[in-house]
Amino acid sequence: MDDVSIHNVFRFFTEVGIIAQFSARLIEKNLPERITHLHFGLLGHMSRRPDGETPQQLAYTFQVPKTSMTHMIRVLEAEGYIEIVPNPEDARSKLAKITPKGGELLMQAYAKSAQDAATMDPPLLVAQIEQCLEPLAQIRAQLDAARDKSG
Amino acid sequence: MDDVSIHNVFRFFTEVGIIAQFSARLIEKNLPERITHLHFGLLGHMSRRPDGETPQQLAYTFQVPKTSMTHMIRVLEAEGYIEIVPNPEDARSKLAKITPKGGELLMQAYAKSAQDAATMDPPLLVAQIEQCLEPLAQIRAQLDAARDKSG
DNA sequence: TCATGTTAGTACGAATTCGTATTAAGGAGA
DNA sequence: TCTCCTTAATACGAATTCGTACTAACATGA
Repeated sequence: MDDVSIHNVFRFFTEVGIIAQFSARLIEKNLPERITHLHFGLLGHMSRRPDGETPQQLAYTFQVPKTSMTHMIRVLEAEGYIEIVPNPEDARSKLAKITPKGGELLMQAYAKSAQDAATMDPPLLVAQIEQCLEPLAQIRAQLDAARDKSG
Repeated sequence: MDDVSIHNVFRFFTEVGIIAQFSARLIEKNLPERITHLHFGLLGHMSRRPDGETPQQLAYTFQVPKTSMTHMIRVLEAEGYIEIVPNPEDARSKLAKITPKGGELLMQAYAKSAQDAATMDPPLLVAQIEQCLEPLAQIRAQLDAARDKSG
């Protein structure tokens, strides 16, 4: 890969890092104390899996260490946004499921953040965002594949 | 903003968040213990400002709390990657400047990460990355402007 | 079956993040 | 100059992250 491409890749990562930081703030502004954008992501993920998922699966999906996931799950459970039940298929394991209160939080935070995004000044550049969506999804998929191959 | 657009904005943030996490890992794999991608960003920033910058300025630029910046700067200084000198224009303040050792680290980490990026399997989608670069820069600039306006 | 290796989750501790309160210095007005 | 307000940085402590080591449960195979 030539120097110009490499430079562009780093610029890309820089822009993406800044935007990610901003979006984390946008959502966390509408979440309670102690609940972060990662918790929000967890709740969204669980809302699509009513049977629950194991901490292990969640740690892999969100690419955080197992011990970090243990802690995040505890916070969510302590606040009543999820419940943790034994895994009927493996006595070592557990299943984390979203509760109605967790679903409530998810909806509320989503709605408020959507409102914030929609009323931003200057307004969000939706055309550019939609223009990036497919390429970004491809890039992400490629990174996932590279990670799975090399660890 | 209609529901489809809002949904796309959230999808965009999700993709961006995952890619940012990945790029942080890519760079941190080539940094010493205790040095994170944020430190790397700090060094890169300082390398373009040989006169140094105050912790305050750095905290604003990188959008982290002042106290977090104090800590990051201490780590970099303890490892010899930056030096902290009094600010001749304000006795309350300080200037953080990159050292030759810091410049060395910056170059090495950049080179190794560039190598990793170039040899990824499957290969990085450079075309898509370059296609996103300008829209992302615009989106980021818009977010910066929105932040400056509302706090 | 039982010995052995593997896996899920956690206890623990060091390091980091960051909110609150404090200290020291700058600046503006009487 | 002398208050009084603001600002730069940090001390401190609570919460979070995550690496290492551990326990309990599964799985394999002789």
